[in-house]
Amino acid sequence: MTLTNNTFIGEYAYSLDSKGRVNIPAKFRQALSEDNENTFVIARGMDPCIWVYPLSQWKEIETNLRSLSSLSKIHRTFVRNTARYASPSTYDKQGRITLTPSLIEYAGLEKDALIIGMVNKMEIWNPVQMNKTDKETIKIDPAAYDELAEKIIV
Amino acid sequence: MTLTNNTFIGEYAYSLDSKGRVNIPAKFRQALSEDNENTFVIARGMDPCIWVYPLSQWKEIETNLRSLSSLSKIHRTFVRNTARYASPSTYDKQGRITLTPSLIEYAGLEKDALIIGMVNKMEIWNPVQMNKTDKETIKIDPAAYDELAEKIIV
DNA sequence: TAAGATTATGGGTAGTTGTGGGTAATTTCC
DNA sequence: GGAAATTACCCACAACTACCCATAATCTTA
Repeated sequence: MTLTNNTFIGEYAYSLDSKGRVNIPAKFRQALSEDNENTFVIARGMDPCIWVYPLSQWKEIETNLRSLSSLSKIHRTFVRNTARYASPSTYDKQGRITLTPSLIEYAGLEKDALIIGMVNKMEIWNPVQMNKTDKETIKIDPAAYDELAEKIIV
Repeated sequence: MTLTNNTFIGEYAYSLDSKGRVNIPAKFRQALSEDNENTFVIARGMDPCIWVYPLSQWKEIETNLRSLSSLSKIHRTFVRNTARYASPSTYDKQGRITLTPSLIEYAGLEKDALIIGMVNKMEIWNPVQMNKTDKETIKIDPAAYDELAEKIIV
């Protein structure tokens, strides 16, 4: 069962092979609209993980990046950091994309890869790192979190 | 007799089979509007149970999640925690949905499954856990109910 | 009350999915 | 320009999942 186009939810445990390939969950592939041409854009996440965007979603981000003025130092830095490590990747007949060594290193990926649906994109984590980050989450301000939950959850 | 569309009330005792399937009460299935395509989305409940949304309800949550920017740490943590354990599940010819191992473990489900109508969604509980939670609930501060009284008329 | 329809539960099977490795095409570098 | 390395494409197999059918219990209706 596929939900809305280009929408990803759920968590999947896959493995990274010796060639730097990871499977994209079948459900996520099926959710991709035609105009993505079986292609994702992989980039550095804000957390130590890889962000994987459908091509069409990435194009929107590019448009938004264009609107940022290079006069602002923060803007320049942000655009640079975002664009710098991004790379398109088309999945093969078996549904796998190839990650770049730079991103593999950034996310600290080894054998295991945890793929998490983030609605408009997905994240690829080293499960060990994900655990560590999960534990830090407890430190998040509960009041702010509850407020969000009240707004979002039906 | 079916009440309003996508509205669930009542309690049902079912069983979880060896393949991780549970029956959705016939009344609940009949209450589903056509646009749900016989599909629910299962997710982690706030209590130790599984939340089961009609697809259309879940789509509203997704829309809300899309409005959050991953630049904010608390926002992306919230999106991750919400989307991560969610999974669409279409019921089969016999009216059963398949639960994910992760959610079965989270709710501590074994053989018995208690399905509870929660108006806009339903909950699946291990009956033992439900009992335990019931007892804790008695301790709720009466003042909290007084506060509620201002929001809802029963 | 009896026959028929619906519902809850169990299990079998064919098609899909994830993973490993092989080979040809392309790129890089001396 | 040619060798080495890298990348893209292909095939094969094992595990799993979605779909199908079967049966017993329950409810509906004439």
